[in-house]
Amino acid sequence: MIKSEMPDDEAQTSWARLVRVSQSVLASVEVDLRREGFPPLAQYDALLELRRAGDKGLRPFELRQEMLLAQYSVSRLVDRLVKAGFVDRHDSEDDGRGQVLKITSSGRDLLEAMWPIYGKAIQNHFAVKLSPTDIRNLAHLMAQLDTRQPVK
Amino acid sequence: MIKSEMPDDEAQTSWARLVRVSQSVLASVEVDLRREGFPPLAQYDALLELRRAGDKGLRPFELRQEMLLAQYSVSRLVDRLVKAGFVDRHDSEDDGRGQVLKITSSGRDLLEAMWPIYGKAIQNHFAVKLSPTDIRNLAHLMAQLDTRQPVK
DNA sequence: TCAACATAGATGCATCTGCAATTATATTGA
DNA sequence: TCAATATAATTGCAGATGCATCTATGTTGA
Repeated sequence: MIKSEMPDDEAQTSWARLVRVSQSVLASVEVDLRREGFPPLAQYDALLELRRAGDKGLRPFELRQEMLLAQYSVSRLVDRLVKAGFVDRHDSEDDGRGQVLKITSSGRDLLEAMWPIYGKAIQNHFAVKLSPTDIRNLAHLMAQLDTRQPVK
Repeated sequence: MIKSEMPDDEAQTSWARLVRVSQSVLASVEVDLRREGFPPLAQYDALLELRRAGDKGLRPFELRQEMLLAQYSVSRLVDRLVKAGFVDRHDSEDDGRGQVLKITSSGRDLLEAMWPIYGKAIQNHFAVKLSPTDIRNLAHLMAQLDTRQPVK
């Protein structure tokens, strides 16, 4: 309960930069995607997870855990994906409360269409500014920060 | 124009983690602040910059450059701060198009009231998960990513 | 077995955000 | 000097987000 609980200057600087820079870089990537008429990154990410999950699909709460999003965010994200035809949603047979989500072929098409633009954006706004070692270190640092306890 | 422009697997992983984890950690911190009835982090950040700027204040576009935000985001952020009485806004004498922003004493009070909660949140969701070396490395990596070319 | 509690998911409402367009002043160059 | 262009900042509108709450099903233990 003493000041040992407070972050020191180094931690404050590091934190402030993480917040600003990651948000700024992310915004740049989103702009590149939008300029080409593509949906936001979150949709791409969700579709990626669903493609990865294969035939058995994913439950919305599993998607939520993977994406570290709030429950209502996933609910609405999935709504949009279903409405756009990129995802199939049907009731779970094991769990009466739940659903199962699967990517459609149209969803797969979107992933393929977006990747050239998205990959280029990652390259331009992110990868090109870091050495291979930096990139690996950053991945490691993020893994340490990830305690997999999504908000709410 | 060949595939050298595309990020490799390491870069993709690193990027994906950066996006998800930084957003997730940030959300956790925001939740802590809201739970105590405080305004969002962006307001705190803006006030910090204005306090740092001292008596001469800051122009909105300078604030924008510091915070790496879009222009309209700053415009509205400042609106809220002014309306809440945390910031004074008056026309610039040098530049007829512009304004000068200064933190009020009420704004300073907010910073002081928020810091115990905010600092603790940074500590709990961020600093505690990283070693001092990690923290320094992360700060350095973020500085490399920061080319200070705000979106739009 | 059934009341208490936990989990899955959706949604109304207020707020916030992004985009594009707008107003207004400043700067530049033929 | 003044038309063309650039910069500072705001705003209408549509869509996205956060919070709290709600419905429905599942699980647990006396």
